[in-house]
Amino acid sequence: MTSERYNARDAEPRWQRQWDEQAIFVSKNDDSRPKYYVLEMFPYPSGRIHIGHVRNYTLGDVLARFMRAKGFNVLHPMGWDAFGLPAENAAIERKVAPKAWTYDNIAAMKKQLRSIGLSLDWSREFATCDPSYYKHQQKMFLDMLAAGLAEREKRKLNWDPVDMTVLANEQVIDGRGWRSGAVVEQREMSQWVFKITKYSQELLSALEGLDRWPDKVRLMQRNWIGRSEGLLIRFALDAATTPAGENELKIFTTRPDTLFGAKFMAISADHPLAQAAAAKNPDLAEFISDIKKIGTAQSIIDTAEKQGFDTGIHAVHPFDPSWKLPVYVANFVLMEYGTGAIFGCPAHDQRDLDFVNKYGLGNTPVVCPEGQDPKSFVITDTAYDGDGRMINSRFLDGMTIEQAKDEVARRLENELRGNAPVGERQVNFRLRDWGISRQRYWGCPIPVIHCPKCDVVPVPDDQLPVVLPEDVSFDKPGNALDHHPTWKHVTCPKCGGSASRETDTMDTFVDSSWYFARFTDPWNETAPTTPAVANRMLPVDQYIGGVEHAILHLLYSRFFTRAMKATGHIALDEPFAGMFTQGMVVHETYQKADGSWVQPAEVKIDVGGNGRRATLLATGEDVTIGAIEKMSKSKKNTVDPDDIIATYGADVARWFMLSDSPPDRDVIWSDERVQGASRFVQRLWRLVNDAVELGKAAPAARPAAFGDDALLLRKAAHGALDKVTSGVERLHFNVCLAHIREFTNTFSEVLQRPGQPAADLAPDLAWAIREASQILVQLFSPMMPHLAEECWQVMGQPGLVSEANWPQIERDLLVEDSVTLVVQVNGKKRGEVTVATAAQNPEIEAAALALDAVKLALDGKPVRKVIIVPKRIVNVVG
RNA sequence: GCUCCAAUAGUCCAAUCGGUAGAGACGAUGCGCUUAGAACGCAUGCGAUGCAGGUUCGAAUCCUGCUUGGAGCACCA
Repeated sequence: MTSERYNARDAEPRWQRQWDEQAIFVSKNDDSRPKYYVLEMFPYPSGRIHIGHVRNYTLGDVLARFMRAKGFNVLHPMGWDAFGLPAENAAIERKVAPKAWTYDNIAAMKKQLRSIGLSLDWSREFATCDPSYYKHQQKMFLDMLAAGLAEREKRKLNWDPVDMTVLANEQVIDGRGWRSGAVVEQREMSQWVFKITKYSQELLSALEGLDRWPDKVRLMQRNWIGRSEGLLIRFALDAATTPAGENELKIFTTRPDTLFGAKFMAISADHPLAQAAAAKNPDLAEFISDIKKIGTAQSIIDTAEKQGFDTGIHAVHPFDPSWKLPVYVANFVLMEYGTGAIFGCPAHDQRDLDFVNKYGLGNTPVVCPEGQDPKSFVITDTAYDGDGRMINSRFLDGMTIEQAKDEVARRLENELRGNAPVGERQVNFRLRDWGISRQRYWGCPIPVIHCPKCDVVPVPDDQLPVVLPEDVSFDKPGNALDHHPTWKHVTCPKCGGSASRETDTMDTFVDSSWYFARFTDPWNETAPTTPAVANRMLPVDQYIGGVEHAILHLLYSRFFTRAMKATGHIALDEPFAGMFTQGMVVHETYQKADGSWVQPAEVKIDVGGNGRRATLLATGEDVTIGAIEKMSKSKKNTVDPDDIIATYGADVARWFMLSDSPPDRDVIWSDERVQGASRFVQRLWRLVNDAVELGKAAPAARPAAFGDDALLLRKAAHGALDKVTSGVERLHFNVCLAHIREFTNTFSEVLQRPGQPAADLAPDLAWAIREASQILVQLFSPMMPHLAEECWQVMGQPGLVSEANWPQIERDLLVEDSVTLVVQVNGKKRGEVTVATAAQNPEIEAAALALDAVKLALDGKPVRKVIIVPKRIVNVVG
C-alpha cells in the first residue's frame, strides 16, 4: 500500500516526454486502419492560451485518445491561425514586427499546449502566415479567379478617415472609430469577393445531410442563407415626378398578397433613384449622408429609429393606375438585399407600421385572422403577420394568403409593360458574396497585378508566392503594404509595362477555410493538397469549436471545399461530417467599492449562514460578487491555465473541464470544484495502488465462477465500460465522468470489505479486482492520461496505456434476471412489482392487479385499461 | 430590431422513446479518525422540474402564451 501522494508535477512532464520520444501520436498517411479525423478549431496566436482553449482541446483530446484505443488511425493535428489584426496593433502600439510577434507567440503557446498533455500530431504543424502555406492559397485564389469564383465588386464599408482604414462593425463605437475617435464614413470600395452565392441553394440543401451537426448551427446557417420565395414587381413611376425621367422601380416582396394594403414605397439610400434625386435636392442629400453615419451593422440599422425622406416621386399601383404611392428614402431598406426597394404594407409588417405611424400615412388591414370580424379589425401599434383571409383587397377578398400570393403573381406575370412582364416569381437569398479584401498588411497577399493597360493580371504561377515584405513601417496610418517604397511596383506580366501589385490582403477566414485539408498532407510543396490523401482522410469526422463560428467560418469552409472541388484540389463537398459547438468558460466577477475589478486570485470567499461573502485577500476589504460572465481581461475574471497546471496538474484541469457541465453549455469556473477534481485524482491513485496489492493474489487464468462481491464488482466495471463507451461516442463527457465516479464508489466499497491480507483473498475476487482496476484506468485514461500512465505502470502493464486497446465489454454481465416495475393507478405511483425479465404482459398485469395498494386505489372501480411499458412501468387505468 | 438557445435540490448537473424526478459532483450539517486542523471514511435529499394554460392513461420531456438569462447578426478571430 502506498502512502505517497500522486505527484503531477513530476509525472506529467515525464509522460509527455515518453509520448513524444515514442512519437505515438504521429499518424501515417499509409496506415491501413480505418481513419478518424478529430479537429479542434486552431488557435489565433495571441500570446497565451486561454482557459477556453484548454476546454476545447481537452474535449477533442478525449475523443482522439478514445478512438485511438478503439483501433482507428486517428489524425489529430494542430496549427496556427496566424494572420490578423492583433499583430498589426502590436506593431503599432509596441513597435514589434508582426512576424516576430506572431512566431514568438506561437512558441509560447505551443509550450503551454504541450503542458496539457494533448495527443497531437505536431509533425503536421504549420502557421497560416508561413509562405509555404499561403503560396497554395494564392494559387487557389487564381484558380478560383479563372473559374469565375472570384470577382471584383463595389462594397460599402466603414471607413476611418484618420486611421485611413476600414473598420469592423465592432470597431465602430457610437459612429466613431475605436482608436481614432473620428466620425466613421461609409465608403464604397472595390473589393475582391468569392462567389459564395453561386452555391446558395446547394449550401442550403446540403445542410439536410449534416446529421451530425447541432440543429442549432444548421438553423443558423439556414437563416443566414435566408432563402425566400417571392415576386419581383416592376412598379411604374410617374415620370413627371422623377429626377431624370426614370419610369420604373423594381421591388422584391415575399408578401405580394398584401399589395392592396400598400401605403408607400421605400428605397435604400444607396439606390440609384435616391442618388439621382439627391443630386437635385440638397435636403435629401443631407438626409442620406446623415443616415449613412449609423454604420453597416444589422443590429444598429434595425434598432435605430425609422427615418424616411419623401422624395416627391410617385409610384403607380400595379392594379390601379389612379393609385399613387409616395416614394421615400428610408434608413431600414438595404441595398444589399433584394433590389434595394420595397413597397410598404404597414398593417402586416412591423417596420412598415412604425414608419407610417411616424409619418402619418395610415394603414389598411388586408389580412383578417380567422374568427375576427373584418369590420372591427384595426391595426394600431402591432402589425399582424399571422394567417387569415384577404379583406379590403378587391379581387383577392376571401382568399387565403397563399391563394392571394398566387393570384397576384399570376396576374402580374401575364401583364406586360414594354415587352416584359410586370411581375416575375423569384427566389431570393439573403446570403451575399464573401468580401475578402482587407486593407491590412498582416494577411495573405492577393496575387494580382493592376496594369493601366491590361487591367487585372494574375501573378504567374512561377512567381508565387507573393511574399509579404518584412521591412515595413507602421508610422503612417493606413495599409503598411501600400506605403512600402518598392514592393508594389512591378512590371506587368502581360505587357511588360509598369504596373502595381494589389496591396489588399485576404480575410483571415480564407486561411481557415482549408487548413483542415492541408493537414492531410502539409508536406506537399507543389500543391495545396495531395488529392488521393485528402480524399481518404477527409472529411473531418469530428470538428469542435466555439459556437461563435457557427455561421461564418463553417459556411465559408463549406463553400471553399466546393470551390476546391471545382478547381480540382479535392473531391468532396462537405468538410466536416460531425460538428460540435462547445460552451464558454465563465467566472464570477468581483468589484471593489470604488468600482474597480479584482482578479479571482486576489479574492477570498467565505460561505456563511447568509450566503457567500468575498473579501480582498491582501487587505480584508469587502468585495462585491457580481455576475457570472465570459472570462475577459477587462473584468479581470480570468484564470490562467499555467497557474492551474502548476498548482494542480493538467489532469485535474482536464477532469474539471469535463465534469458537471455538458460540453455544449457554459461551464462556471469554480475553485471548489477544481479542488474536488484534485481530491479525486488522489483517491484514484490510492484506489489503484490498493487494488494492485490485493490483485497480486489473482490467478493468471480467469476463474470459472465468481462469488457475490466479485460479481458485483465485475457488473459495476462492465456497466461503467458500457456507459462510458457510448457516452464518449456521443460526447456526453459529463455523464461519463459521473459513471466513472459511480464505479469508483462501488470499487472502494468492495475493496474495503475483505479487510484481510492479500494472500487470503479469494482468487475469484482478486482476479475481479485486477480486471476492475485495468478497466478503471483505461476508462479515465482519455480524460486524465498522465495519471493513467502512472497507474498503468504500477499495475505492471506492458507499454503505454495511451497505446492500449479499449477493453472488451462482457455483455452477459449487463443482463439482469429480474426487473422491478413501478405500478401506477391513473398515473399515480401506488407500488412496485418485481418480475422475471422474461415475464409476459398477462403475468405482469396479474401481479400488478394483485397488489393491495392497487386494489385500494381502484376502490372497486373496474379496470378499463392496463398499459405496460417494458422494463419501466405498469399503469392501471380505472 | 431580427434569428436562435436555455431554465430541474443551496450550487453545478443526470434522467434513450412521453413512463419511479436523482446517477455524479460542490457546498452544508452530524459522526468517526486526530492534541487540533488538513486529509480520509461514514451518514443526511419535500424540488409541485421558471410562470400560466393545453394535449395525454401518464409531461422535466410535446404544443401555446409569458418571465428571466444567454448567443449570433457579415472587416475581431
